Amino acid sequence: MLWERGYVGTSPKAIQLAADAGQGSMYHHFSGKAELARAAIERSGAELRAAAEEQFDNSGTATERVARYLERDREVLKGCRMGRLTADPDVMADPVLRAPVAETFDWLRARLAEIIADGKQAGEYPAGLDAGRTAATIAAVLQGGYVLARAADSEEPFELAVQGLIQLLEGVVA
Amino acid sequence: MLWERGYVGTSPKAIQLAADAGQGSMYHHFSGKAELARAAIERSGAELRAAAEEQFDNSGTATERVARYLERDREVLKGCRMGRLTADPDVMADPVLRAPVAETFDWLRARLAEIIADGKQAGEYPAGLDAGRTAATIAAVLQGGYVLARAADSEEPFELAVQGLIQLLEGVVA
DNA sequence: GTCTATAGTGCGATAGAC
DNA sequence: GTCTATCGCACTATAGAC
Repeated sequence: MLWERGYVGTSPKAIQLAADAGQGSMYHHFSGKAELARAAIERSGAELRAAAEEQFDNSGTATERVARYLERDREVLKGCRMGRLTADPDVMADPVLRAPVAETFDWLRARLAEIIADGKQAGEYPAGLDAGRTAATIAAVLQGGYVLARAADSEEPFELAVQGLIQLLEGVVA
Repeated sequence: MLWERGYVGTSPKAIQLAADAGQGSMYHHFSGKAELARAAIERSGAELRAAAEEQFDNSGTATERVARYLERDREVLKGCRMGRLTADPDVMADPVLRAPVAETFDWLRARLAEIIADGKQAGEYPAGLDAGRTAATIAAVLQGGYVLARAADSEEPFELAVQGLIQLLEGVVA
């Protein structure tokens, strides 16, 4: 529900209905809306890391590994569960809610940087290519692709952006 | 206010306070919240195009023109006025509100594609580089850069992503 | 064209019985 | 642990006087 409607747009009442739980029941287990969101965000973060790690296995070239991650089946038009939260001022204002979002993206960029470094070591990319910068670019293309796709109400811009990035990565082959 | 709090998070009442206008006064000129948002979104779209066009002048190489656009002064941590709206389900669900968002990004991608095509013609990029794909990648890096920066509460990931993209564009020089 | 008053709804949370 | 009742508030909009 956070994914579709965001923090502001999701009410505890709606959560109770969806979970078929009573008012008192929910407030017995969670102190309130923020606590509910914290649990959901942390769980989403863990799931996203696990899903990414599946595509990051060591088979193939670095570009292939990145492409496999970017091109895996995604519900593009629904946007990114984590990225979406950065638009929510109430989430960004609360350190407890923002922390798992920050950590997820930090982890992703670090993981992508490792893959780029692998590619450099294998001679796939020139030694001058900055792994940290390139990793940030890859993560940004993914997040931005979601934004463009939602704006257009079409998956096409997402796919174009991903293909364009892959073409650039292939083009810098040492 | 749409920029900071989004559509759901912005109340007509708050707009009246900020504009120092009365309740009746506002409803006399605008039919309601959606109409108010439509006016604001369309104006933002026009402003963003004008601002982009300033950096898109013909001086320099294609990469320089793209870099000038990406590196211009931006309030990175506030996010993109247009991109932010794609996270708002009420905006995306209303064709009247979504249309100016879609048009702004369509225009941007088309304009960037022209610049890439110029670069190909000038021999700056290989003939095989797809202008439409590359344009989508550039727009995505910009939007995704905002997302990463807000998640980290730091402009650094935005700058890394932009620099990484520029490095890739320089790397594919024909 | 602008004002004040008010409607009707849903929000997030608490109280206290069972 | 779960229930129902209720609180106080903000939301979006309308009504009707001036």
